[in-house]
Amino acid sequence: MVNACSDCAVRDLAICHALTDEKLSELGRHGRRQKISRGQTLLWEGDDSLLVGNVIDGVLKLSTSTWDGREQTLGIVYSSDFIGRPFGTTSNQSVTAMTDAQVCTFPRSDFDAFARENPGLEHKLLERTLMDLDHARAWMLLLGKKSATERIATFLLEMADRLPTSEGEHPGSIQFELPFGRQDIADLLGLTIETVSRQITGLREAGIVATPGKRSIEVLDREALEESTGH
Amino acid sequence: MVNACSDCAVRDLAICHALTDEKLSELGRHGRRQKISRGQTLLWEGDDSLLVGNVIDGVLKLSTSTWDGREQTLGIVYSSDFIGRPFGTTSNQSVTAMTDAQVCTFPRSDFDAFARENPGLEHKLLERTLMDLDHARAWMLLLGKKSATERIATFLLEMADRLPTSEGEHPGSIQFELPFGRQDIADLLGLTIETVSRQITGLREAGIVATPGKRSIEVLDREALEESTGH
DNA sequence: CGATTCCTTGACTGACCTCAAGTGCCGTGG
DNA sequence: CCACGGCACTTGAGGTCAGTCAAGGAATCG
Repeated sequence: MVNACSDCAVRDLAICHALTDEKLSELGRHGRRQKISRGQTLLWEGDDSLLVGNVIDGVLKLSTSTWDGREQTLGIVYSSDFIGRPFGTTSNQSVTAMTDAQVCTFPRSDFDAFARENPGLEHKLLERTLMDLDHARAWMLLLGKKSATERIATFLLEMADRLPTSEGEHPGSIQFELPFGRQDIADLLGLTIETVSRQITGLREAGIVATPGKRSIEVLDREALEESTGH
Repeated sequence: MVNACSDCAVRDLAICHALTDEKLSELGRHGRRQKISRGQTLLWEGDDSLLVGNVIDGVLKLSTSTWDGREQTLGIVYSSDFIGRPFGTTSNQSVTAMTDAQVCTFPRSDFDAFARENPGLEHKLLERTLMDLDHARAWMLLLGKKSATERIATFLLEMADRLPTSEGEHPGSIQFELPFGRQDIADLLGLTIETVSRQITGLREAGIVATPGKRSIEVLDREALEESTGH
């Protein structure tokens, strides 16, 4: 059998990039590829942290909720991102697939031990965690102080930067396909589905975006959108 | 001159704990002790990340704001906590002293280089960053989905756990002194000062807390407070 | 004893939520 | 080809929680 890691799709993007081929195959022996289908939850909030890993393909969300079911999305993870809570006993967030996805998981204890012996890997993980923290804190400003319009504008611009885009129908515009529906957007922005819908309608009526499909967004006036972010 | 680090008040609590005395004095040569007075800002949001360090004493806040001045507090740092953004070129948050404080700072580039050669230090930093991330994400739920009452209850319980407490006047109650005022609480919870004031009044009228002084809180009914957190 | 600063309280407003109905899209099956 | 149902999104009407604006206390300090 060929070493599954050496020809991994995210070999050079995930934290594994820090490892030599030799070390990589050592780590690989603890790993396991898993397919997750849309809607399926890989890790549950509050459970013991038994699993960590890399996203190979697909889009997943991190989320947490109140006792009465109000849900807040904490982050979106894409291919090559790291998931799970290393060096800790419990997981504080659920990880759920928003599209069909593929992940590469390790028992946490194995990963922890391996990471401690491979400073390069820990360093990659540290850099990634620092970026996640920056992002989470930027989102705190959004959730704490921004208006509904500002939240939507911030969200759309982030999506424009992170998702694959194509040219839109109108000259100079860009277009992309959201990997999730209105309810997901609402959970991410701390709004309700109706408010999200109304805000997008508002941006459409203002000529700032167009919505050629239910989940597709065409940014007609990026500058106006940037001015609407509030930051 | 005595090595300033070896008898540092946070020697065994800050990330420096990972270092041998020898390594510590090596790092110490790059460090500089600084006094910061209440209200003074050590790092500004958007500036180049030139400085990182440890808090020796005092309470500081991390914050960010919108173009029109709405401010969101992103975190509170206490003695032995780490501040600044290593391994990155810009700082995304301001660091401001809420009480008179003392910090020990390093030029970021020096610290980065030193950390890369000392995996134990990087590991400590990683664990700390992971905890900060957990905390930031817990706060996202608060900011995105919790009511004003729930936010105040969550806040007071966190303070009860992190601040030095004493026995209250009433039997079985605990008491502590907040290191900051109502406006600071409002900025932290994504509320206004008036709402904070009204909520605390509400808790007092419900017999859940007492307020023996402007900034002191006595928790009379911890259980009721916990039931009010929403999580 | 002003003057300042911080906290509290009150009356009103408004942004977003809630509840409810309506619309468009798409796949299925007659 | 069209009828149907299901689902996600949109739209509307009304309510509510927290924000805004304004005034009034209480503590602190020269």
